[in-house]
Amino acid sequence: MTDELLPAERKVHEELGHLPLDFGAMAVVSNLFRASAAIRRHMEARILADDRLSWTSFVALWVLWVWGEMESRDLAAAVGISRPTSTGIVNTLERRKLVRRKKNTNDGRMVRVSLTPAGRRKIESLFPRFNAEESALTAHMSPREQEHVAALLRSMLRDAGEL
Amino acid sequence: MTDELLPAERKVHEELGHLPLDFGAMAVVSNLFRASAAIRRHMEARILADDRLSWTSFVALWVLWVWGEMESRDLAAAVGISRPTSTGIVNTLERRKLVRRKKNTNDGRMVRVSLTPAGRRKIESLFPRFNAEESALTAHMSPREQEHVAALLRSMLRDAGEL
DNA sequence: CCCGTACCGTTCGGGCCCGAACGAGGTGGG
DNA sequence: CCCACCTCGTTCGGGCCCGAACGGTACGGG
Repeated sequence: MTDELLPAERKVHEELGHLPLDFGAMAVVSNLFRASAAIRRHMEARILADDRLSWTSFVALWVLWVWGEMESRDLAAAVGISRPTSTGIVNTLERRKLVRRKKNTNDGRMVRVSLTPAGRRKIESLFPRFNAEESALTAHMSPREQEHVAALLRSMLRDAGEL
Repeated sequence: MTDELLPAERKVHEELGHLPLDFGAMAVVSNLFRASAAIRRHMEARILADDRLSWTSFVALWVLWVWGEMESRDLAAAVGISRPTSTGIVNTLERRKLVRRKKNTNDGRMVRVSLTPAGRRKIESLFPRFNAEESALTAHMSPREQEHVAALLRSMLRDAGEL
Protein backbone atom coordinates (compact mmCIF):
# COMPACT_ATOMS: atom_id res chain seq x y z
CA MET A 1 0.00 0.00 0.00
CA THR A 2 1.59 3.23 -1.17
CA ASP A 3 0.58 6.01 1.14
CA GLU A 4 2.37 8.55 -1.03
CA LEU A 5 0.72 11.86 -1.69
CA LEU A 6 -0.99 12.24 -5.03
CA PRO A 7 0.62 14.69 -7.50
CA ALA A 8 -2.27 17.07 -6.89
CA GLU A 9 -1.62 16.95 -3.16
CA ARG A 10 2.08 17.72 -3.59
CA LYS A 11 1.21 20.70 -5.79
CA VAL A 12 -1.17 21.95 -3.10
CA HIS A 13 1.62 21.90 -0.55
CA GLU A 14 3.91 23.78 -2.90
CA GLU A 15 1.37 26.49 -3.66
CA LEU A 16 -0.55 26.75 -0.40
CA GLY A 17 1.99 25.51 2.13
CA HIS A 18 2.68 28.99 3.46
CA LEU A 19 -0.97 29.60 4.40
CA PRO A 20 -2.35 28.71 7.85
CA LEU A 21 -4.55 25.82 6.70
CA ASP A 22 -5.37 22.41 8.14
CA PHE A 23 -3.72 20.14 5.57
CA GLY A 24 -4.54 16.95 7.44
CA ALA A 25 -8.24 17.72 7.26
CA MET A 26 -7.87 18.64 3.60
CA ALA A 27 -6.22 15.32 2.81
CA VAL A 28 -9.03 13.39 4.50
CA VAL A 29 -11.90 15.27 2.88
CA SER A 30 -10.45 15.53 -0.62
CA ASN A 31 -9.49 11.86 -0.73
CA LEU A 32 -12.90 10.96 0.68
CA PHE A 33 -14.47 12.61 -2.35
CA ARG A 34 -12.01 11.28 -4.87
CA ALA A 35 -12.54 7.75 -3.55
CA SER A 36 -16.31 8.10 -3.42
CA ALA A 37 -16.57 9.34 -7.01
CA ALA A 38 -14.12 6.74 -8.31
CA ILE A 39 -15.92 3.87 -6.60
CA ARG A 40 -19.26 5.09 -7.85
CA ARG A 41 -18.00 5.27 -11.43
CA HIS A 42 -16.32 1.90 -11.07
CA MET A 43 -19.51 0.23 -9.87
CA GLU A 44 -21.72 1.91 -12.45
CA ALA A 45 -19.41 0.84 -15.27
CA ARG A 46 -18.60 -2.65 -13.99
CA ILE A 47 -21.79 -3.90 -12.34
CA LEU A 48 -24.70 -1.60 -13.13
CA ALA A 49 -24.17 -0.66 -16.80
CA ASP A 50 -25.62 -3.93 -18.16
CA ASP A 51 -28.94 -3.13 -16.50
CA ARG A 52 -28.75 0.62 -17.23
CA LEU A 53 -29.10 1.33 -13.53
CA SER A 54 -27.64 4.41 -11.89
CA TRP A 55 -25.97 4.19 -8.51
CA THR A 56 -28.92 5.89 -6.86
CA SER A 57 -31.49 3.63 -8.48
CA PHE A 58 -29.47 0.66 -7.31
CA VAL A 59 -29.40 1.99 -3.76
CA ALA A 60 -33.16 2.50 -3.90
CA LEU A 61 -33.69 -1.14 -4.92
CA TRP A 62 -31.35 -2.25 -2.16
CA VAL A 63 -33.16 -0.19 0.48
CA LEU A 64 -36.52 -1.60 -0.60
CA TRP A 65 -35.04 -5.09 -0.51
CA VAL A 66 -33.82 -4.65 3.05
CA TRP A 67 -36.76 -2.73 4.48
CA GLY A 68 -39.64 -4.04 2.38
CA GLU A 69 -42.60 -1.84 1.46
CA MET A 70 -42.14 1.68 2.77
CA GLU A 71 -43.54 5.17 2.48
CA SER A 72 -41.98 7.41 -0.11
CA ARG A 73 -40.58 9.95 2.35
CA ASP A 74 -38.84 7.18 4.31
CA LEU A 75 -37.38 5.77 1.12
CA ALA A 76 -35.94 9.19 0.25
CA ALA A 77 -34.39 9.51 3.70
CA ALA A 78 -32.93 5.99 3.64
CA VAL A 79 -31.44 6.44 0.16
CA GLY A 80 -30.12 9.85 1.13
CA ILE A 81 -31.90 11.97 -1.47
CA SER A 82 -34.57 14.69 -1.42
CA ARG A 83 -38.23 13.89 -1.89
CA PRO A 84 -38.38 15.44 -5.37
CA THR A 85 -35.44 13.31 -6.45
CA SER A 86 -37.11 10.26 -4.97
CA THR A 87 -40.19 10.92 -7.11
CA GLY A 88 -37.99 10.84 -10.19
CA ILE A 89 -36.16 7.67 -9.19
CA VAL A 90 -39.40 5.86 -8.40
CA ASN A 91 -40.81 7.01 -11.76
CA THR A 92 -37.83 5.52 -13.55
CA LEU A 93 -37.97 2.24 -11.64
CA GLU A 94 -41.74 2.01 -12.01
CA ARG A 95 -41.43 2.51 -15.78
CA ARG A 96 -39.09 -0.50 -15.81
CA LYS A 97 -41.49 -2.56 -13.67
CA LEU A 98 -38.94 -3.02 -10.88
CA VAL A 99 -40.97 -1.10 -8.32
CA ARG A 100 -44.61 -0.50 -7.54
CA ARG A 101 -46.56 2.46 -6.06
CA LYS A 102 -49.60 1.90 -3.87
CA LYS A 103 -51.92 4.41 -2.22
CA ASN A 104 -52.24 4.22 1.53
CA THR A 105 -55.94 3.91 2.41
CA ASN A 106 -55.57 5.33 5.92
CA ASP A 107 -53.79 8.53 4.95
CA GLY A 108 -54.56 9.79 1.46
CA ARG A 109 -51.36 11.78 1.27
CA MET A 110 -48.97 8.87 1.55
CA VAL A 111 -47.70 6.58 -1.19
CA ARG A 112 -46.23 3.20 -0.35
CA VAL A 113 -43.43 1.85 -2.56
CA SER A 114 -42.31 -1.77 -2.86
CA LEU A 115 -40.32 -4.09 -5.12
CA THR A 116 -42.09 -6.05 -7.82
CA PRO A 117 -41.06 -9.72 -8.13
CA ALA A 118 -38.88 -8.66 -11.07
CA GLY A 119 -37.30 -5.97 -8.91
CA ARG A 120 -36.58 -8.47 -6.17
CA ARG A 121 -34.99 -10.87 -8.63
CA LYS A 122 -32.89 -8.03 -10.02
CA ILE A 123 -31.44 -6.88 -6.70
CA GLU A 124 -30.94 -10.43 -5.47
CA SER A 125 -28.86 -11.26 -8.53
CA LEU A 126 -27.04 -7.92 -8.57
CA PHE A 127 -26.11 -7.46 -4.94
CA PRO A 128 -23.73 -10.39 -4.48
CA ARG A 129 -21.69 -9.19 -7.46
CA PHE A 130 -21.75 -5.67 -6.07
CA ASN A 131 -20.61 -6.84 -2.67
CA ALA A 132 -17.81 -8.91 -4.19
CA GLU A 133 -16.52 -5.72 -5.78
CA GLU A 134 -16.76 -3.89 -2.45
CA SER A 135 -14.81 -6.73 -0.94
CA ALA A 136 -12.05 -6.41 -3.53
CA LEU A 137 -11.85 -2.67 -2.91
CA THR A 138 -11.29 -3.14 0.82
CA ALA A 139 -9.20 -6.29 0.60
CA HIS A 140 -6.02 -4.56 1.72
CA MET A 141 -7.55 -3.61 5.09
CA SER A 142 -7.72 -5.92 8.05
CA PRO A 143 -11.15 -6.42 9.64
CA ARG A 144 -10.01 -4.18 12.50
CA GLU A 145 -9.00 -1.46 10.07
CA GLN A 146 -12.30 -1.78 8.23
CA GLU A 147 -14.28 -1.31 11.41
CA HIS A 148 -12.07 1.58 12.43
CA VAL A 149 -12.52 3.40 9.12
CA ALA A 150 -16.27 2.73 9.14
CA ALA A 151 -16.50 4.19 12.64
CA LEU A 152 -14.56 7.31 11.67
CA LEU A 153 -16.77 7.79 8.62
CA ARG A 154 -19.89 7.41 10.75
CA SER A 155 -18.67 10.12 13.09
CA MET A 156 -17.93 12.47 10.17
CA LEU A 157 -21.41 11.72 8.86
CA ARG A 158 -22.89 12.59 12.23
CA ASP A 159 -20.87 15.82 12.51
CA ALA A 160 -21.86 16.94 9.01
CA GLY A 161 -25.50 16.43 9.90
CA GLU A 162 -25.38 18.21 13.26
CA LEU A 163 -22.63 20.77 13.02
CA MET B 1 -17.02 8.95 19.31
CA THR B 2 -19.88 6.48 19.04
CA ASP B 3 -18.88 3.69 16.74
CA GLU B 4 -22.33 2.16 17.01
CA LEU B 5 -23.95 0.77 13.90
CA LEU B 6 -26.55 2.98 12.27
CA PRO B 7 -30.18 1.73 12.41
CA ALA B 8 -29.97 0.95 8.70
CA GLU B 9 -26.87 -1.17 9.29
CA ARG B 10 -28.54 -3.15 12.06
CA LYS B 11 -31.51 -3.83 9.81
CA VAL B 12 -29.17 -5.07 7.11
CA HIS B 13 -27.65 -7.58 9.52
CA GLU B 14 -31.10 -8.77 10.53
CA GLU B 15 -32.29 -9.25 6.96
CA LEU B 16 -29.12 -10.28 5.16
CA GLY B 17 -27.05 -11.77 7.96
CA HIS B 18 -27.63 -15.31 6.77
CA LEU B 19 -26.16 -14.62 3.32
CA PRO B 20 -22.45 -15.14 2.57
CA LEU B 21 -21.58 -11.45 2.17
CA ASP B 22 -18.62 -9.31 3.21
CA PHE B 23 -20.24 -7.07 5.80
CA GLY B 24 -17.03 -5.32 6.72
CA ALA B 25 -16.56 -4.15 3.14
CA MET B 26 -20.21 -3.12 3.04
CA ALA B 27 -19.83 -0.99 6.15
CA VAL B 28 -16.80 0.80 4.72
CA VAL B 29 -18.29 1.53 1.30
CA SER B 30 -21.78 2.48 2.44
CA ASN B 31 -20.49 4.82 5.14
CA LEU B 32 -18.02 6.26 2.66
CA PHE B 33 -20.94 7.30 0.49
CA ARG B 34 -23.14 8.48 3.31
CA ALA B 35 -20.32 10.65 4.65
CA SER B 36 -19.39 11.98 1.24
CA ALA B 37 -22.95 13.03 0.40
CA ALA B 38 -23.54 14.52 3.86
CA ILE B 39 -20.34 16.57 3.77
CA ARG B 40 -21.09 17.78 0.28
CA ARG B 41 -24.56 18.92 1.30
CA HIS B 42 -23.20 20.48 4.46
CA MET B 43 -20.60 22.50 2.57
CA GLU B 44 -23.00 23.57 -0.17
CA ALA B 45 -25.53 24.79 2.38
CA ARG B 46 -23.11 26.34 4.87
CA ILE B 47 -20.31 27.82 2.75
CA LEU B 48 -21.27 27.82 -0.91
CA ALA B 49 -24.95 28.78 -0.92
CA ASP B 50 -24.31 32.52 -0.48
CA ASP B 51 -22.39 32.55 -3.75
CA ARG B 52 -24.71 30.10 -5.51
CA LEU B 53 -21.75 27.81 -6.19
CA SER B 54 -22.09 24.07 -6.54
CA TRP B 55 -19.52 21.76 -4.99
CA THR B 56 -18.10 20.96 -8.42
CA SER B 57 -17.82 24.60 -9.46
CA PHE B 58 -16.02 25.28 -6.21
CA VAL B 59 -13.57 22.44 -6.84
CA ALA B 60 -12.94 23.81 -10.33
CA LEU B 61 -12.09 27.24 -8.91
CA TRP B 62 -9.83 25.60 -6.35
CA VAL B 63 -8.00 23.53 -8.97
CA LEU B 64 -7.43 26.61 -11.13
CA TRP B 65 -6.19 28.49 -8.06
CA VAL B 66 -3.64 25.80 -7.26
CA TRP B 67 -2.50 24.95 -10.79
CA GLY B 68 -2.98 28.27 -12.56
CA GLU B 69 -3.98 28.43 -16.22
CA MET B 70 -4.53 24.96 -17.64
CA GLU B 71 -5.96 23.15 -20.63
CA SER B 72 -9.59 22.16 -20.44
CA ARG B 73 -8.95 18.42 -20.55
CA ASP B 74 -6.51 18.64 -17.64
CA LEU B 75 -9.00 20.69 -15.65
CA ALA B 76 -11.63 18.00 -16.17
CA ALA B 77 -9.22 15.29 -15.02
CA ALA B 78 -8.09 17.26 -11.97
CA VAL B 79 -11.66 18.06 -10.89
CA GLY B 80 -12.68 14.46 -11.51
CA ILE B 81 -15.41 15.03 -14.10
CA SER B 82 -15.85 14.19 -17.79
CA ARG B 83 -14.96 16.66 -20.52
CA PRO B 84 -18.59 17.36 -21.43
CA THR B 85 -19.35 18.18 -17.81
CA SER B 86 -16.29 20.39 -17.68
CA THR B 87 -17.60 22.37 -20.65
CA GLY B 88 -20.80 23.05 -18.72
CA ILE B 89 -19.02 24.05 -15.53
CA VAL B 90 -16.69 26.41 -17.38
CA ASN B 91 -19.72 27.92 -19.16
CA THR B 92 -21.37 28.60 -15.82
CA LEU B 93 -18.24 30.11 -14.28
CA GLU B 94 -17.49 32.13 -17.40
CA ARG B 95 -21.01 33.56 -17.36
CA ARG B 96 -20.31 34.75 -13.81
CA LYS B 97 -16.94 36.23 -14.81
CA LEU B 98 -15.00 34.01 -12.42
CA VAL B 99 -13.14 32.18 -15.16
CA ARG B 100 -11.79 32.96 -18.60
CA ARG B 101 -11.31 30.89 -21.79
CA LYS B 102 -8.40 31.52 -24.12
CA LYS B 103 -7.47 29.85 -27.41
CA ASN B 104 -4.07 28.22 -27.59
CA THR B 105 -2.23 29.63 -30.58
CA ASN B 106 0.10 26.62 -30.96
CA ASP B 107 -2.59 23.96 -31.10
CA GLY B 108 -5.94 25.17 -32.43
CA ARG B 109 -7.84 22.37 -30.72
CA MET B 110 -6.96 23.33 -27.18
CA VAL B 111 -8.63 25.85 -24.91
CA ARG B 112 -6.82 27.27 -21.91
CA VAL B 113 -8.85 28.14 -18.81
CA SER B 114 -7.79 30.47 -16.00
CA LEU B 115 -9.23 32.45 -13.09
CA THR B 116 -10.22 36.07 -13.59
CA PRO B 117 -9.13 38.47 -10.84
CA ALA B 118 -12.69 38.23 -9.49
CA GLY B 119 -12.43 34.44 -9.52
CA ARG B 120 -9.15 34.55 -7.64
CA ARG B 121 -10.61 36.89 -5.03
CA LYS B 122 -13.62 34.58 -4.67
CA ILE B 123 -11.65 31.38 -4.03
CA GLU B 124 -9.14 33.15 -1.78
CA SER B 125 -11.94 34.41 0.44
CA LEU B 126 -13.92 31.17 0.28
CA PHE B 127 -11.27 28.54 0.83
CA PRO B 128 -10.19 29.41 4.37
CA ARG B 129 -13.80 29.15 5.53
CA PHE B 130 -14.15 25.89 3.66
CA ASN B 131 -10.99 24.49 5.21
CA ALA B 132 -12.10 25.54 8.69
CA GLU B 133 -15.22 23.44 8.17
CA GLU B 134 -13.11 20.49 6.99
CA SER B 135 -11.06 20.94 10.11
CA ALA B 136 -14.13 20.81 12.34
CA LEU B 137 -15.32 17.65 10.56
CA THR B 138 -12.05 15.84 11.27
CA ALA B 139 -11.38 17.33 14.70
CA HIS B 140 -12.00 14.05 16.51
CA MET B 141 -9.14 12.32 14.69
CA SER B 142 -5.53 12.58 15.72
CA PRO B 143 -3.05 13.66 13.03
CA ARG B 144 -1.88 10.04 12.81
CA GLU B 145 -5.46 8.83 12.31
CA GLN B 146 -6.04 11.48 9.66
CA GLU B 147 -3.01 10.38 7.69
CA HIS B 148 -3.98 6.74 8.10
CA VAL B 149 -7.51 7.32 6.81
CA ALA B 150 -6.23 9.47 3.93
CA ALA B 151 -3.81 6.71 2.96
CA LEU B 152 -6.53 4.04 3.03
CA LEU B 153 -8.79 6.25 0.90
CA ARG B 154 -5.99 6.82 -1.59
CA SER B 155 -5.50 3.09 -1.95
CA MET B 156 -9.23 2.51 -2.50
CA LEU B 157 -9.13 5.28 -5.09
CA ARG B 158 -6.24 3.57 -6.82
CA ASP B 159 -7.95 0.17 -6.75
CA ALA B 160 -11.18 1.57 -8.16
CA GLY B 161 -9.27 3.10 -11.04
CA GLU B 162 -7.20 0.04 -11.86
CA LEU B 163 -9.24 -2.94 -10.83
C1' DC C 1 0.07 16.66 -51.07
C1' DC C 2 -3.17 13.84 -49.58
C1' DC C 3 -5.71 10.98 -46.30
C1' DG C 4 -6.31 7.96 -42.29
C1' DT C 5 -5.99 8.36 -37.52
C1' DA C 6 -6.13 10.55 -33.24
C1' DC C 7 -7.36 13.94 -30.09
C1' DC C 8 -9.48 18.51 -28.90
C1' DG C 9 -13.80 20.95 -27.08
C1' DT C 10 -18.53 20.88 -27.80
C1' DT C 11 -23.39 19.36 -28.55
C1' DC C 12 -27.09 16.15 -27.77
C1' DG C 13 -30.10 13.16 -25.14
C1' DG C 14 -31.40 11.44 -20.96
C1' DG C 15 -31.02 10.74 -16.04
C1' DC C 16 -30.01 12.66 -11.38
C1' DC C 17 -30.31 16.40 -7.99
C1' DC C 18 -32.05 20.18 -5.14
C1' DG C 19 -34.92 24.27 -3.30
C1' DA C 20 -39.18 26.55 -3.89
C1' DA C 21 -43.76 26.33 -4.61
C1' DC C 22 -48.28 23.89 -5.24
C1' DG C 23 -52.52 21.18 -4.43
C1' DA C 24 -54.56 17.63 -1.84
C1' DG C 25 -55.27 15.44 2.47
C1' DG C 26 -55.14 15.46 7.57
C1' DT C 27 -55.60 17.72 12.34
C1' DG C 28 -56.69 20.42 16.22
C1' DG C 29 -58.50 24.70 18.50
C1' DG C 30 -62.10 27.93 18.66
C1' DC D 1 -68.05 23.45 11.54
C1' DC D 2 -64.59 26.02 10.27
C1' DC D 3 -60.13 27.38 9.21
C1' DA D 4 -55.32 28.09 10.20
C1' DC D 5 -51.56 25.03 10.00
C1' DC D 6 -48.99 20.98 8.97
C1' DT D 7 -47.14 17.23 5.96
C1' DC D 8 -47.57 14.37 1.93
C1' DG D 9 -46.07 13.64 -3.08
C1' DT D 10 -45.44 16.14 -7.07
C1' DT D 11 -44.13 19.83 -10.46
C1' DC D 12 -41.08 23.41 -12.01
C1' DG D 13 -36.71 25.55 -13.08
C1' DG D 14 -32.01 25.24 -13.31
C1' DG D 15 -27.58 23.04 -12.66
C1' DC D 16 -24.71 18.77 -12.80
C1' DC D 17 -23.34 14.41 -15.00
C1' DC D 18 -22.10 10.95 -18.46
C1' DG D 19 -21.60 8.27 -23.03
C1' DA D 20 -22.04 8.82 -27.84
C1' DA D 21 -21.43 11.44 -31.59
C1' DC D 22 -19.73 15.61 -34.29
C1' DG D 23 -16.83 19.17 -36.47
C1' DG D 24 -12.35 21.08 -36.28
C1' DT D 25 -7.37 20.68 -35.85
C1' DA D 26 -2.94 18.13 -35.87
C1' DC D 27 0.17 14.87 -37.65
C1' DG D 28 2.49 11.11 -39.92
C1' DG D 29 2.98 7.75 -43.89
C1' DG D 30 2.43 6.91 -48.56
